[in-house]
Amino acid sequence: MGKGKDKLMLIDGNSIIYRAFFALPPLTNSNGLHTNAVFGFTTMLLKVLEQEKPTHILVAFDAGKVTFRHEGYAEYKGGRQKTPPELSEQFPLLKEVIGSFSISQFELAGYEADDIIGTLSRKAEEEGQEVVVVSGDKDLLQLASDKVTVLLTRKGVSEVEKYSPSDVDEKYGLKPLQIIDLKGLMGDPSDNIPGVPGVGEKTALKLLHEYGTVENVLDNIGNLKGKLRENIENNMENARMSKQLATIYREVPLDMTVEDAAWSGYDASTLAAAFRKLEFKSLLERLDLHGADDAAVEKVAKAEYEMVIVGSAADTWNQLNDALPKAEAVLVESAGDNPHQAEMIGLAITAVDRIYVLQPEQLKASEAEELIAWLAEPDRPKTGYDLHRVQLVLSRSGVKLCGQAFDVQLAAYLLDPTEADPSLSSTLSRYGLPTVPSDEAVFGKGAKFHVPPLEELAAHLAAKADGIRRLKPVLAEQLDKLGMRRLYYELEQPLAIVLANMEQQGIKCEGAALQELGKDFQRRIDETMKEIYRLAGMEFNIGSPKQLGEVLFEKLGLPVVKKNKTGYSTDAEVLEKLEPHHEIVRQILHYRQMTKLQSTYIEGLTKEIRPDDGKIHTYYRQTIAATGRLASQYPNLQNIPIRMEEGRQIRKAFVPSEPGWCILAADYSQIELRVLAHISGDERLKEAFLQEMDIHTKTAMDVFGVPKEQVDANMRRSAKAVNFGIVYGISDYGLSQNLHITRKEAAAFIEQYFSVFQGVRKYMDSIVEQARRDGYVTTLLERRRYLPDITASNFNLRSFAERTAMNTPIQGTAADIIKLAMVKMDEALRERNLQSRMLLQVHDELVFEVPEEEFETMKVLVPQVMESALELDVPLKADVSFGSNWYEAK
DNA sequence: GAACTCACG
DNA sequence: ACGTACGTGAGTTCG
Repeated sequence: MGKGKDKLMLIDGNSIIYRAFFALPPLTNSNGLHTNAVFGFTTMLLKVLEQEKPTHILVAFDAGKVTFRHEGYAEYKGGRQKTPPELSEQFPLLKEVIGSFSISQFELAGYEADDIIGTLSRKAEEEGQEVVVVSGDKDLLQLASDKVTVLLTRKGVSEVEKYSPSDVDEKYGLKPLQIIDLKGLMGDPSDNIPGVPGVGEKTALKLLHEYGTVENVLDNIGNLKGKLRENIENNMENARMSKQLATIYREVPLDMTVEDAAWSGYDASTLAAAFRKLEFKSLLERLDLHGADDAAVEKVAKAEYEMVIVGSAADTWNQLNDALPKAEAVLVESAGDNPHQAEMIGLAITAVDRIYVLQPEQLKASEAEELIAWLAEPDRPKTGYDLHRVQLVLSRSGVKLCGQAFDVQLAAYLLDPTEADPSLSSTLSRYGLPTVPSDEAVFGKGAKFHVPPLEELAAHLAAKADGIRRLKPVLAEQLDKLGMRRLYYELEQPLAIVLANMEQQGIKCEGAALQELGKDFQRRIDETMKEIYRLAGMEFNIGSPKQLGEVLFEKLGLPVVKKNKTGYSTDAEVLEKLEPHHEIVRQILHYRQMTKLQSTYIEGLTKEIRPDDGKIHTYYRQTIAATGRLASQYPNLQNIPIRMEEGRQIRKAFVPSEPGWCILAADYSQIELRVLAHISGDERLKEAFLQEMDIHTKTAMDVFGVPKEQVDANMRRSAKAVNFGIVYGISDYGLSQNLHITRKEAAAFIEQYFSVFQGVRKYMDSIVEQARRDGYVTTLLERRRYLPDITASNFNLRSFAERTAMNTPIQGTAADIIKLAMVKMDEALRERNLQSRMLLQVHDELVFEVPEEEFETMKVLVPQVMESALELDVPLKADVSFGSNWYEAK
């Protein structure tokens, strides 16, 4: 080292491989060797190499079982689960891969990777060199300084977050060294560091913001009170020791220097051999593009295509038109979140080794005729990214899109519906393909959004189109491999087109009806507001939870039921408990209800009525929900009020768009419990549906062991709550909250339920076990959701994952079924040449507008299609109703 | 932009 | 011992 631009990267090998192991689904090569952790580590490594471009690099590992920390505390890291063999066997592989990168690695008996990193970073820092530390463990934040940056992995290992001292301050309000004190107070169950019982992160931070260090907390123990003081007093020694255990030792006797970690890049052929051995195909492909130039680690893919800006030279239109028969990927870039409004920025079309880029105005040119015909031709298959959106954006320029054959966004969603960053740029890097700059980097975001000059814009669009083209075979192969071929090609891809058509059709909404209702709401808001001010004896902002809390709990002295991060909680659950104490509470509940209706629905929906057609055009997001459900945006038409009569009135504004037509609504009856009956195979539950019984009454009869006549309203209500709980992934705590009973009573209910519905219990146990074994759960149609937290040591994370394992196959299969019904319904309407239109989906309900002469047909057809969408061991049931508006269709 | 609250299935 | 029911979108307040 010595030159100013040198940069030392220190990687916490154990921490990263451990994280990678648990974050990635099990992965084996053809020899049955587990490789997921090595794969995760390697992708992370490639990412940080590219991002940071270090000149020196070293991976540190823990060595041996006993370290100097055990001298003072024999239980250190005790009670920790043994490293799973599937992970142990990957350590030698990883070390080989690191060797193939020509990267130094180091371990020293008696010390942990942390300590080696701490020592080397100190040495480098003393020489004034820049250091980057990479780990998954936030303890390492204690090393942050003006020379040392810490990169912590997020979301498994696929992303890293940079921490300078000011970032540490921003996140925790602490100086880097105080991270040690934090751990001293909190402890760390995974390392068996005790800390102080009852003190979690929040309490620890509060104490440290006040007192700064563990020692100072202990010195000022007199200022504390209650249980907290008692806990700390009884654990003073634990706190001191825990702090010591968490302190990284920065004076390890190393016989190596920073210069020994010098790195000048890897040899591509050596690395390729290692990847080939491990069968890292996607990484191999990425590597090949780096070519023979072994110094250039991060070189972006050498363009393998020629970019043609259409219109830039005389014959470019001819070139494009001649290339159309071989065109493959189409990219349409647009600005704005709402695709019904987004402005087109540009287009790119790939054809063999050329990529044609066009500006939106050029679609109006006479030469564009062939391109427009190609876009509209169903027999010309197109690959794209978010073709649903592309279809909407193009259609607003009068251009029709057909032949949607493959959508990389949709495919990537099916492969991992929980991926946080679905952008093309991120998807490319996830699948080990040459990356493209992020849209944010090119366009900026928020107020800084701008369209760059043509050359730059065209280069970006071409790169993205190229990325789409490269992703297609990779994703298509994955879909095949994971058994999602049919789910993709027969359900999701056709559905995307159905959705776009529904959205373009829109639903008519009477602005005048909303305004009338709004006047009524406003009157009641004004009255209630006055009454609240009178009862409070002052005027304040009722909409501010902070001010409301002060009035209720300080001025009026009502009992505090629940607190949240920022102070008193004032949510509906709290207010309902406070209702008997003061008249003001009822008024506040009413005020909340009315203002919600006024702002979200009256005002919100009014803004979304398009003046040209008097309709609302929502946008269904097909790639958002982790379970496979749709989500509705701009506006959300899946949460229009129905439970309370006042809000339900809103539905009167939703009317047919043609005179003499009516609204038809059809909803699945108890679809989730029917799905549960099917997948669990529980005989009692199946029987209940075969007998067409009221399911909650039937549950009450079975759980309470009484005949039908003896089931009272209360018993039915309890049974209903238990049924909900079952679908959500039951916990005694959740049920007790819902029914306002004790946890014990809730647990007894659940036990009673399971003793009757033994098949359901078996299913719940086996699905959780399956999730642990495979790392994911699936729906009937093989939709998949990974649950990395299912093996977490953190109770909360693990419990959440377990409930999710129980719920996702149920909610997801229900989503599969209604999606199937939608695709079939669309076909049925076409086949029969019906004029009726499918307008909305609300998870278990479909809404249509129907001309009078089709009433009778639709009344039969809709439930028939819905009920036969998928054959289960129990019948599916759909109820239909008609009305002159959505309110009447009930 | 995060936190809180609340509308729906 | 831990402290949440599952899945969403959107409006308001406030730092």
